[in-house]
Amino acid sequence: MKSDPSWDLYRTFLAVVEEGSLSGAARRLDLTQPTVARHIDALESAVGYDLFLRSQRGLIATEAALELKPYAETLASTSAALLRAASGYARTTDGGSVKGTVRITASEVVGAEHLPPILARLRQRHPQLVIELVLSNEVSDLLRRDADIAVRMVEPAQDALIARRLSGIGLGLFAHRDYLDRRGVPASMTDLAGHDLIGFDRETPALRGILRRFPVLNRAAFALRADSDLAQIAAIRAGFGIGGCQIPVARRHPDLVHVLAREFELELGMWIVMHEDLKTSPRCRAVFNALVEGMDATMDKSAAQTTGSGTSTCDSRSATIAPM
Amino acid sequence: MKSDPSWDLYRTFLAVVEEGSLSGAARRLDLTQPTVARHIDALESAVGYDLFLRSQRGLIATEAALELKPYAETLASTSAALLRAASGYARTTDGGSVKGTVRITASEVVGAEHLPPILARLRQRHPQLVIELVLSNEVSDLLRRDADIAVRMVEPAQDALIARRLSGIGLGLFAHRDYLDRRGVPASMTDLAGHDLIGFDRETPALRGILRRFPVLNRAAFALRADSDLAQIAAIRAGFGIGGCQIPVARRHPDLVHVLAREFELELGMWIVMHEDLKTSPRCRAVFNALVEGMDATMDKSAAQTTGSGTSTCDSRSATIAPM
DNA sequence: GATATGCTATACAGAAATAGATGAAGTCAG
DNA sequence: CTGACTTCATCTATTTCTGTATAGCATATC
Repeated sequence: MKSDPSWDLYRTFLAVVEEGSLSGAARRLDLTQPTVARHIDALESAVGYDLFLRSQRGLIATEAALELKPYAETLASTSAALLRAASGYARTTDGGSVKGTVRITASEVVGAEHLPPILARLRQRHPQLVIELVLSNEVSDLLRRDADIAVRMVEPAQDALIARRLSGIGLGLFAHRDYLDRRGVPASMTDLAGHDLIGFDRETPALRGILRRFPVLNRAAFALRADSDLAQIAAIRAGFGIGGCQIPVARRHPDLVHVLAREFELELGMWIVMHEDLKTSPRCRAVFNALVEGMDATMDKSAAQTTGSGTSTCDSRSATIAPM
Repeated sequence: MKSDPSWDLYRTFLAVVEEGSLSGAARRLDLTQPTVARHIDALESAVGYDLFLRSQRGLIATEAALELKPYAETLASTSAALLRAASGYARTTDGGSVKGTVRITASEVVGAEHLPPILARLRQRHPQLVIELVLSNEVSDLLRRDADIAVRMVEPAQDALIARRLSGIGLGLFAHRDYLDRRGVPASMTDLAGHDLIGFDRETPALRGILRRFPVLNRAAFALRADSDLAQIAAIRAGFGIGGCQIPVARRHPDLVHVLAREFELELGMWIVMHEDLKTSPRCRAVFNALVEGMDATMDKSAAQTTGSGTSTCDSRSATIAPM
């Protein structure tokens, strides 16, 4: 029985596909260019055909190579996750059991506005805990171990995930006081047509639902289009115009005014999600619980400020994880 | 930046955990025992602590090592899947595009009774196609690439899977003619209490539903308990007693008699499931379509024999895959 | 109690992979 | 057109890793 190719070849392969050259891959992997070339040669002879078209400008992946790329990506995610998991067991000097690395993914707004104080407190309590924070509005794949824990605005559909629903987060339209002084306060949704609107660039499935409820907010009406929610908020604060913003976030900026509060009302769900396998991991449990409590407190506080309702619904799809 | 450990270490690690010794892992991986020992040493120094307790009888994994094992398993599944995917692009001499390896998982009965003729025809049409068939009643993880295509009796709940529902398959109680001559034919479900029943050993979630509908068939009532469906069928054919069997399968054995056909009636759903990413792969599409058509034909034929109804419901949760 | 068999750990020679240096060829800016 | 830069391919010296052989130890068997 001929043995399989070395798994390291896959790592090199992925780097070459992504970098587009042997030299670039060598730099990334801290290898030399001839070594990378040998790895690719070995992989090609193992599969029996060419994976790249060589040129002087680099290597371009063939169709076959692109087909294999997702597998190599999974391998990379998984081995990174393995190392994170391993980091939780390092022998310790103080006896604290929450240590190692946890990778969290969240939306830009959540990661930039809500998480930092929560993570700061968490870190103070567990000085050996290392946090990796990935901000992206794309839903990353927990099953592929792209991250350990996710804070999401959509309900997770996959099995094998532990999800905990938090109280929803309100979305409203806001503008800077200066802008409204200058341009007037809109009295109805139709008034928005005469205003400078801040909105999205690329349409996502989540946005499509909002668009259906509020047709005024279509892409053509926007005076500023940005896919970065943080850029949108910054534009609102700069007095560019009227845009959507999470209510608790806007509340922190006293110059922002909530417009059409009754006419435009949306509540986004929020879930903390974790792979089921990780519930036995002390550090993941600690982070999970900290996120649940921290986000809940954030929501409650802002709910009390805005609507006066301090109740927090908190369902869990599977067994509750006892706080440590 | 210190570079990550070699991915090959993870492969060796998994082999050592599963084999329980350096020597055993070396045999499996076609390496030598000192090499395996060096790999483990390297991995342990990379993570910073011990992963195994050495003894004269072998190595036993620590708690930390067991935590890392699932990641290593995913790595192994994924790299095996990568190689299967790569096998589909081997340069060919005849120009046929359906070639390479496809891994199918199915239940014992389906794999042993229904699939072989379908696969035989498929192989005749595509001589360069290699089939790996894994028979197991446990639902293997398509997302983890344990297999490319699955024939299942439960509806897949996960996203990112293409599923196609086939007409259900009937389940009935059967016994050998000789047994019934000897012991009489039961006239009602309660009569079963006086018979030699063939049933399951370990209770699974799927069985629990059946048990709720037919409390007579509880575990204590069984004279023969076997988790292998094939063993159960063999026992029925040997005249041991009365047991459950898929109707189309029982129909092939003229000596088997359908008992309590009206009183005991069950229909199992059947799905052909594939990872969405594979729908662009010619060989996976070909196998998927062959399974859908083949199983549909099998069901229709038997349905015509048993109930006279030849209609086949065929829904697809996502876009239909055009036959090639 | 002696023997056989499994395991790990260690020492050393050889094989294999790697790094380094160089050459050739294409690309881009001036 | 020319020069600077980047790319891949090739050759050689060296480091690294692997395999072989051996020793030590515990357990099971007769």
